[in-house]
Amino acid sequence: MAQSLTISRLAQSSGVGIDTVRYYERNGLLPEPPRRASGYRAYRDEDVQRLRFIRRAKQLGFSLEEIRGLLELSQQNEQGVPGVHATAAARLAELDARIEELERVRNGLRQLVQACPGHGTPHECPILKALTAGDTK
Amino acid sequence: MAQSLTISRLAQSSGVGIDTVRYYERNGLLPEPPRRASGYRAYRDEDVQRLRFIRRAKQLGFSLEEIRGLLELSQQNEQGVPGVHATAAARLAELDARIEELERVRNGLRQLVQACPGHGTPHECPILKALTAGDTK
DNA sequence: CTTGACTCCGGACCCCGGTCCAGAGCGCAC
DNA sequence: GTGCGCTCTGGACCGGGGTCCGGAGTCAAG
Repeated sequence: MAQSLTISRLAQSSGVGIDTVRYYERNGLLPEPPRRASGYRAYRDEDVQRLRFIRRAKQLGFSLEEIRGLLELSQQNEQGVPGVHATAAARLAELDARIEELERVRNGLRQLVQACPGHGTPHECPILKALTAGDTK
Repeated sequence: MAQSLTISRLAQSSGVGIDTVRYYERNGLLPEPPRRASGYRAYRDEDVQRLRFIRRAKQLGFSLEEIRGLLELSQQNEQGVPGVHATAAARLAELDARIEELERVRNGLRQLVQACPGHGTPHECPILKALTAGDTK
């Protein structure tokens, strides 16, 4: 049944904004849809699928650039799968690195917060002392 | 005796760019320095300290906004320390939340990467299957 | 046939933390 | 005194991922 959707219905059923749909189109994540006589974009159900794909990939931390790649790869049979795996593995590695980095920072900060009693003079505050320390560079 | 530094010497000895120094000034992180007759900014050693403070705070993940607050607090004796502690604790909490979020994402992605053999048809690829799944919203 | 909701388009604007630019004016060594 | 390099200023631009705007055209219910 659903033969063609307006942009607002597409946006609504895939959980993004209208402007975002057009933005994705401009950026090659969504193909240019056929138009009605009026110029209105006419979408089909597979476009909903595609937008959901994008949404899920974003949740997994892929950039729009990467997602564009994944979408292309997903349409090349067999040839595409190794690329998908590689993209995901690369993203995973970045994520690991990012988490490790944040953990280092967090641990440093936690030390300071725990060491600081929350009162007293600035000179006794371990947080300020750490920020004011003399060396570096 | 270092009496006054040009902006490039300040930038150099504190490890940031010249444009960044002016940017910080515009944004209230660095006080407006006195000027020579020529209009050149004349910095003192304490400005180097202040820039280093900013640099270290950035490394701990504070935003420039937060750093501005920390700098102000660090100059209010006693009254300031509770605020510093609170700012740091808030930052720590955000960091914890951010790390937890990234770990969730990473674990999900890792499952998928491990489950995908890296070859075969798109329909068998767990990564693509996860992205294409039917529900949501 | 009118009215209100929808759509079209190009372009501006948002956040953040800078970075770069042009044109004009200094500072200093030779 | 000349030349090179430094500094001044306001403003434009970067990236990422959108979001918003205004004016004009369209669709459909009543």
